[in-house]
Amino acid sequence: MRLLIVEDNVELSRLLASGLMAAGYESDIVNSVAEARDALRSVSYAAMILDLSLPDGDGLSVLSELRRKNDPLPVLVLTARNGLQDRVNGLRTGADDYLAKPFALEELVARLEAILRRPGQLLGSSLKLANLVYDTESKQVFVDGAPHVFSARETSVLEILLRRQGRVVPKKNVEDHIFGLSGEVASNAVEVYVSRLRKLLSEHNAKIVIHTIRGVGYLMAEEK
Amino acid sequence: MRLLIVEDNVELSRLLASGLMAAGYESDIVNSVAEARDALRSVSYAAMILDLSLPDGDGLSVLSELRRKNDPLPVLVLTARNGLQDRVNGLRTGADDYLAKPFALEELVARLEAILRRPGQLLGSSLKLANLVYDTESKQVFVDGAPHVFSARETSVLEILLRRQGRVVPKKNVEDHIFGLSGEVASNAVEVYVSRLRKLLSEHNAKIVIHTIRGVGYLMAEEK
DNA sequence: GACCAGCTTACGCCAGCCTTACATTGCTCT
DNA sequence: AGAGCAATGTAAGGCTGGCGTAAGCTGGTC
Repeated sequence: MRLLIVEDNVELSRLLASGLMAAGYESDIVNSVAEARDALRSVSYAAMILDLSLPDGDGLSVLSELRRKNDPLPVLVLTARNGLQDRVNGLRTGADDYLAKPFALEELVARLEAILRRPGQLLGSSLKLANLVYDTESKQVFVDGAPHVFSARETSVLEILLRRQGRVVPKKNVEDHIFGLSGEVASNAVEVYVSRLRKLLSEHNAKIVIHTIRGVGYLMAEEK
Repeated sequence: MRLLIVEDNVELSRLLASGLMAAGYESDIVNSVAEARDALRSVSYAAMILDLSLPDGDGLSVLSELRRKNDPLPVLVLTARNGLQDRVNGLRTGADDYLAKPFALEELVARLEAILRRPGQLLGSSLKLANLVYDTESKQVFVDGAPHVFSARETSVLEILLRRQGRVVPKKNVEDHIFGLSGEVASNAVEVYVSRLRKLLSEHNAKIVIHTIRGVGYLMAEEK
């Protein structure tokens, strides 16, 4: 699952990213309002962690822009301001939660996961399809109850296809989900991972097929 | 919108209910774990405000029961305990937010609305006709809820006719929509794709017909 | 019945996709 | 540190199915 961290303090953002990685999340870091806008336009994130004081403007403007577009992206606001009015403003603008600095990394992770667990269900309940169960917390795959561990990339592809099972997932979305902002990929990596995932699923007798929709993307469904 | 307040302090619960009514929400008040369970079983609420210390048990048990049943009901936990560990526990159990007493009514409303704001948007903008739904984002077609995948060209024709259902679409418009500006087509491609689309729609039992208007174009409508 | 617009089927071509192989990187265990 | 190993991204070659074209057919119109 990929997050966007908007924070101009380099030290803090690195700390966040590494803490979140330990908790099993990938993240992209940007340092300004402008970069945040770009990132949000090009990649689909599971959530955003947003600092309010940024060099080129107020983080809340990014948030209010999102909400004006009816984008339900979970947003956790991070700030030094901790007045009641600040908190109320943040939440009214559409923040899903509000955390004042300084904070414990543990609490940030807990609050983040609480956000992700809400309707929209990015986290929490496991995902199921046919005889396969994928636990979103431990990132473990079970086929007929037997546990398997796939590599990070394979899991990532499985997850996004599983979340949108029965629906077509554009190839570009898969690519963004796997690689985020970290340099565009100059190869057929997505195809390779889909291929590897197909092989894995079949080896483990999962009753699942990944259909290819030429020129569009992929569709995961139960094998009939 | 109706809320469930689970709180044994009568004074506080009344205060909450009146404050929420002022903000435009109806609410039911219950005082115990047992009553909460009954209420949840018989009524469908928009959200629950849950106090943890109740006369007959821990409010968290109500919450964990809900989540075990994959019920995504938004829950705002309310409590006097405010240790980091308490908050983390509450959020991990599946609370959407956690508010420590004492709190300002204004903040509770703001947090509640932050929780309620997210739409469970499963599909992008979609076009409908008879028993067919077309999702413009994933470019997927559903007939009686069953997903189908058409090729790029077929989808393209379907989309323009669907967007102007009930109206005649000049053949030239269809051609432009399919091929854009990229060089004119020196054949009867439009006719070919309309033909293929008709075949597909009928194969999938879509209750839709494409009428031909000689010398003009096509008209898509519900089959009577 | 002659004409004409549109319908349908067949077919070769090629972009897009699949798969395999391989070099590189980063991690683990000794 | 170094060996061993797994995972990752790239490249290359083969394959497939969607594509546009053309040709023969249908049915409505004058």
